Amino acid sequence: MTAKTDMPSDFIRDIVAEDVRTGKYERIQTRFPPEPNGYLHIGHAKSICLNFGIAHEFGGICNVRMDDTNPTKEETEYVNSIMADVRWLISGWADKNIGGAPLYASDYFDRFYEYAVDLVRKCKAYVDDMSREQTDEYRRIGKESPFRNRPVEENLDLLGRMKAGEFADNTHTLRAKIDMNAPNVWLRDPVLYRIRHASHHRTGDKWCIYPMYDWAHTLSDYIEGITHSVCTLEFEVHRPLYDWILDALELPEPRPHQYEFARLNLTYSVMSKRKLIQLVNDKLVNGWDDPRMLTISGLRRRGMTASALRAFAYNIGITKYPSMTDIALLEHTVRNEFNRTATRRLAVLRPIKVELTNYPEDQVEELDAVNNPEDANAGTRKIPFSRELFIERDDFMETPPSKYVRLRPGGEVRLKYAYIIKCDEVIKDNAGKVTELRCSVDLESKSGGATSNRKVKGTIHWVSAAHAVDAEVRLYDRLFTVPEPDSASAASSGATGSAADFKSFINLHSLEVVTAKCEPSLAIAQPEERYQFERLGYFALDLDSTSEKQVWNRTITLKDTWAKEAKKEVRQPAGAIRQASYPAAETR
RNA sequence: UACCCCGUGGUGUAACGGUAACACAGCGCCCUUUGGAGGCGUUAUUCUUGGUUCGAAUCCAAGCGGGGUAGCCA
Repeated sequence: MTAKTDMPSDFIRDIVAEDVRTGKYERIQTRFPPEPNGYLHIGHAKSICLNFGIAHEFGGICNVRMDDTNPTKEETEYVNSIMADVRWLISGWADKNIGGAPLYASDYFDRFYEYAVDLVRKCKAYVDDMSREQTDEYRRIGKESPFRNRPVEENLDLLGRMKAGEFADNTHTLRAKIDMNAPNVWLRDPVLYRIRHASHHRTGDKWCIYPMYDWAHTLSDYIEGITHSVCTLEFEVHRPLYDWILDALELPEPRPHQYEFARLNLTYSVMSKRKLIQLVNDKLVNGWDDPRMLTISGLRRRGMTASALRAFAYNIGITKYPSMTDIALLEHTVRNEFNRTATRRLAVLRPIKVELTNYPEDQVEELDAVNNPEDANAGTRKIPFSRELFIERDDFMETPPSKYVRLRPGGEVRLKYAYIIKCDEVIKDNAGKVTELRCSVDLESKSGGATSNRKVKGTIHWVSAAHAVDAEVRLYDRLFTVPEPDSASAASSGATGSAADFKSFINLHSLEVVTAKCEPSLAIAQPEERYQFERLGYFALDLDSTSEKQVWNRTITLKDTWAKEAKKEVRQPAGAIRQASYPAAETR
């Protein structure tokens, strides 16, 4: 219900709306330009939702364009994953707004080169023979290259020979001729082309010179008729160069314009591609689509829906302030959607056996259970009830704290959709671990029964032992133990002198695997369905599931106010210093 | 260091010169056959100092703080 349904509004959409009002462009055209050198993450999702959102709201098109101008970094595998992620994210929302996809900057290499020749002819670019180091140094001190004033014909000749492969890597560059004393370093004769004798994932060995980002990106936008080129803040200082290129080439209007917004930062996570790839390569997670990763594929596998991700992107808004968003907002968005849509089922994660001593031995009852109390149309189902059950180990305590409302020795509890039971006997093994409970049933207390309205404090979930279906359940938790793994690592490495990095804050309990007891109707669950295991959380089938064995991922727990209460009780002893070990209970 | 951008409750955002609001998080109560959901209440905000104005979160200046850039990466 907190999901806003009105049109989003932010400073970029305001600009677009104004441009629409004044008729500046025939049609609004945006683009999402990933470099195919890694998987997309939730930060990209923010950008996708913005760019496709604008296209969708203003009747325009958003191109997905691979920014593949560096042959040494890019791979086709990434192109495929990127497209799969984009299509999944916009599916059922902006499917009609995607431009024939995917597009590739590399498809424009010929035109980029023609523009470069044109720029040279206009005396606005030159071939530089300086070394990398010299180029950097001269740029820092604002000194002009000795090759800056070569005649046009010589530049043309050298550029042609660069393209023909006459020179080795790093020996020559094509540079824009702008202003070596510009306060903005990106205007100090930036490099437009560099030599790379390397095979490109699409153009193969056709080229040995490759365009730099600014040249390729600006011209790609122009070629595609992009109107609003929206990127993140780090490109802000490139904007004057973006505009310079369009001006220098004297390209006719309408021209694209660049606007920048702040990238997404989330607590308890790292976002940069560089760090995500480390987690994968160091095997701290099981691949890019590990459900603990905030990659789009990881989130999808975990059970997140595209609509929830979109709602999240909407909720966080678009600004230029470099913010740190609380991961709780993401969690809230997911719970908010799933509470309304997820089908309820009973499952016991950590079973403990219960025998109902006064319940007939061979009797099986089929009890009615509602599929979704939030959705009157979801209907009901039957669940079997019998003498031997499983309940959650956490739902019994021998010596519970004061406010505990679940089962205790001599205490009563309601079995959801069934009877009130009383714990008469606790059976333990030699180690003192509770192995079984003997309980008596109030046989009149069933829904509709004589004492069905009897109030007991607690209601717990259960599964009939004889009918239970075993399934593997993967319980995920936050991947990091500290709110800001990046800053924390910086701080601690300074203090200890050791090279502690973000990886030292990995939550070692971020994955727990259990064998759960599930109610029988869960056996026919499908991968795209979302379930709430009552009182536990939201779960979705993992792609590791087989016809023999189901594997469930816990997408997110239910909110657990008892966990907070329990922690307060533990804190009671004054002065007890408990270095907050990662509070697993909080998210369990 | 230089240049650029940004500063609104704990967090994310809104207010577009005219009563500072919404969501998350927190806290309290009610309700509950999910300690879920829901309902009610509550805590808490315009970085500082000047200026312009009848009136400033909003415009201007300076300071302070934060972020970005200074690859032949994108």
